[in-house]
Amino acid sequence: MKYSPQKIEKKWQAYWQKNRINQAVLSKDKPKYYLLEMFPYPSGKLHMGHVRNYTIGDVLARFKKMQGYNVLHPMGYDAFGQPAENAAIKNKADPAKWTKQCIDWMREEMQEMGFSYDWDREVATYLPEYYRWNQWIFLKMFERGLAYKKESLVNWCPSCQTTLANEEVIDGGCWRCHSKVEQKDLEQWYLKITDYSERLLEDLKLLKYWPSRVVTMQENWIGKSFGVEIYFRLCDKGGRPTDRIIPVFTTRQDTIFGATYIVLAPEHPLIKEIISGSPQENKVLEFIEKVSKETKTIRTSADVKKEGVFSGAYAINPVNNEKIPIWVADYVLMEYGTGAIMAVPTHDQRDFLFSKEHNLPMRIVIKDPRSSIIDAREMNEAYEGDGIQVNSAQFDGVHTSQSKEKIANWMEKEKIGKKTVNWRLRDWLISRQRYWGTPIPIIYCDQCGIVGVPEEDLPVILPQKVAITGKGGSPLSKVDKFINCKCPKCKGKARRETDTMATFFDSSWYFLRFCSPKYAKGVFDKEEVDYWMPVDQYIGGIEHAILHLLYSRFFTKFFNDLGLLDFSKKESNTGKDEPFIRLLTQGMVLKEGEVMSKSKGNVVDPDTIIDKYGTDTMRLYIIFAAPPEDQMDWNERAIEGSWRFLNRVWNLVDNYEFKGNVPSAQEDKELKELRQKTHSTIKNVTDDLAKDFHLNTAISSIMELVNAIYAVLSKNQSNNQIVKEAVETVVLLLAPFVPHLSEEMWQKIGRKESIFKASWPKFDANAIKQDAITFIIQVNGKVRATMELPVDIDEEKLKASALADSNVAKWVQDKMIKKIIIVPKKLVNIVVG
RNA sequence: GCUGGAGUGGUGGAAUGGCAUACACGCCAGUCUCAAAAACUGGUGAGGGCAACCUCGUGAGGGUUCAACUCCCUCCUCCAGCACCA
Repeated sequence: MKYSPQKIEKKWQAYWQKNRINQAVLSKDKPKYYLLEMFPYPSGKLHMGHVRNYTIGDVLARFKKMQGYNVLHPMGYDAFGQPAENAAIKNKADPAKWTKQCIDWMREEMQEMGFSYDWDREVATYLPEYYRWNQWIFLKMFERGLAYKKESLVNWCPSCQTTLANEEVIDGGCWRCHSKVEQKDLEQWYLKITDYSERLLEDLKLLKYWPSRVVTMQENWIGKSFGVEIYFRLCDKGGRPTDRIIPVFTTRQDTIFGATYIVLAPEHPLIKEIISGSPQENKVLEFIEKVSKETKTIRTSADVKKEGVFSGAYAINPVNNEKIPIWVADYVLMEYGTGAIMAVPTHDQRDFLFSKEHNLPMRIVIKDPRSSIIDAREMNEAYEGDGIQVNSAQFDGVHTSQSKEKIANWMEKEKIGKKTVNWRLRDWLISRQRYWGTPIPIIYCDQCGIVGVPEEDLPVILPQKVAITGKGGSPLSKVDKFINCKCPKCKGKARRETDTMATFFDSSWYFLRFCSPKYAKGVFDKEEVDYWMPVDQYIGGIEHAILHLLYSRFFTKFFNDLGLLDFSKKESNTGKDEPFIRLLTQGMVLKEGEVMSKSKGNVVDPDTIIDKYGTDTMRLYIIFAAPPEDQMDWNERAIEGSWRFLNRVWNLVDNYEFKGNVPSAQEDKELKELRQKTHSTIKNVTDDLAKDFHLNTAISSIMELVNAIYAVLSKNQSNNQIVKEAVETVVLLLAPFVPHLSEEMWQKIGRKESIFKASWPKFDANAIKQDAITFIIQVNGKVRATMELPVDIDEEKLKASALADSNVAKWVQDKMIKKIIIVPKKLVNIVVG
């Protein structure tokens, strides 16, 4: 009978559905395993990236299930967001209907691929039963001051007509539509993720099973730096010192004696005061006006010339009482540190360029050990390395390695500075002027101010049939019925917040909701979360290395603070509130070295592959073609190899009968080797799946075993226990990869139950043991012979055998044997001189 | 610039101190066929040799070692993330 995947696959998909084979139920007598793939945005069609992500996950989920774990493997949809809204603008469609339709299509596709999801646990973030808990979480944060409103300059995407988080600005463009991002002054909702900076950084140490690059990326993003806040005194209009302080942050307090001017960010609040009435006033105002019009892209691109103006005011360098000018320049950022810096042109390249441009004074205070330059005028660039302090009063002669600490301590003692820690991480901007998102549950009352919606009034339902034009701010701001409401406190007339939440909010806790997706009494059922969490294995794209994973960690820590979860008693050893034990970031799927995209017209549609080869072949190929973490190139021809292999396996089961009641002659060398191969394959495949995600080499090993079975069969030894064991092993080992075909073959060889009720094979250590080993014989490190010898041969005999080989003898000849190195069970190296 | 990762046959890739190129794609030859496809069998890093074998070979150069794709140093190239963070 021919292998016809389409028939087989439909049949088993129906069987799994009917027998609820993938249902996960809390059960304390089995070890749990929570395997999660990042849930998709419901665009309506799966692309190869999804297929790869979910296939990798499915292989591991099915493997763990066969190993006897109670596996939770859920799927859902990150269903709010702009594509639905854009579709609504374009086609005048209803985003809810559009989204539901897309979800239905995607669910069907995923079922066609045979993924082992527990469909009873499906969640979709656009449903009120999900987003009410977004609102609940927001209110908990609001109560604790972690959600707050603030007017500030925000990133504004003119095309999407909405604000963007810093994290959503990529190379100065909108992360979604790539339009140039502008700056706009708006009142916005923020989450105070910065309160968690220290914990988010510290707990990265617990994530031993995360790829190091993801940990590093998060470390850099959080960006902790140690330094000193130094207090410069402001001078009055006549140039005399006052008691007003300008604090500046530096990590290079060792260069303070070389600070020859101060630079303020153009947005610095002090500027207006110090320039008023001075001759420079207009020039400075003009400059600030000019900078404010510039987008962040222009302002922060490294190759642009640094621009600035003198403010007319002066300050006092507290270490030497020098009067130094105060400048305003675009290269200083208001968001970082204090928005003011001390400029040390000799030891900071940016300051160096700026001072050359504007002819500002400079002085060397750190001596470059490899250079003889002592005059700053001779420098071609700033020296940013370590060295000996010069021109630094009592610190002259001290090396940077000690002076940093000494100067910091001295400043604290003199009360002219304070050791400070600075973070790069900013608070998270979450409000969006969009329709298709969770309404922020806030009410504005003229009497009571900003009031949270009471818990019992949740959810605040997103109104339907709203005109979505894509222009002029939030669509909700035009829905009077939605806006007008009563103040929960004073019952007077009030207005609702019309902004919605960024969708990253929705995805920051969905993994917790999966534990009890239908729970109505709270955000999640504590008992279920206590059992299933943390996620044992999380799989998704590297593009989420920072945002999604950082936000999820933040939310989990917040839930811990609320007393809703605590993982510290778990064996996972990832602390009390880290959500993901292991992380696998799968690589992208490319076509001829390029990203698949509609615009390039090189998209491979999974459906056409299924039509041609069936889903098992597609799954096998996508796993076999490259290691999961690497990018893989989709090769239309190479998939034939996977198809051919599955046919070979199918024919094996189809053409031969493996009754297994014919005992084998143990002394038969071929059969003995086959048994050895069978068991070493079990070991290899199990290790590859359990330890390092070497899924591609797991397949290679199984292919080798199949080749070995064919080799034995070609010698006409079809019907005996050893061959039967080998074939059964192949079927079992293939089950996680090609579940449909494996089920079919499992029945074919006489089994009645689902193969996923069978247990994963265990290898017999005795069977792997070899009597004889092929020893490598080297002379001076070069292979000159190989010889089959008993494993337990003693060293003298081994040496003698090696030297007896004619080719070895030729190379040793009459030369002096210096020594003979023996690596047990592997090789002999004869060193001659 | 900083941080992280990678560089191996014609191609995807394997080997983490011990036979470099497992497994697969492609290609070549053969079997079957009127023919083709499919399937099956064999071959396939480069160079030399009738052969046994020999030399070279994992981005470049150096080093450690009996032995290096693997460890160390210098450099080159590519990819990714961050980037005026004081």
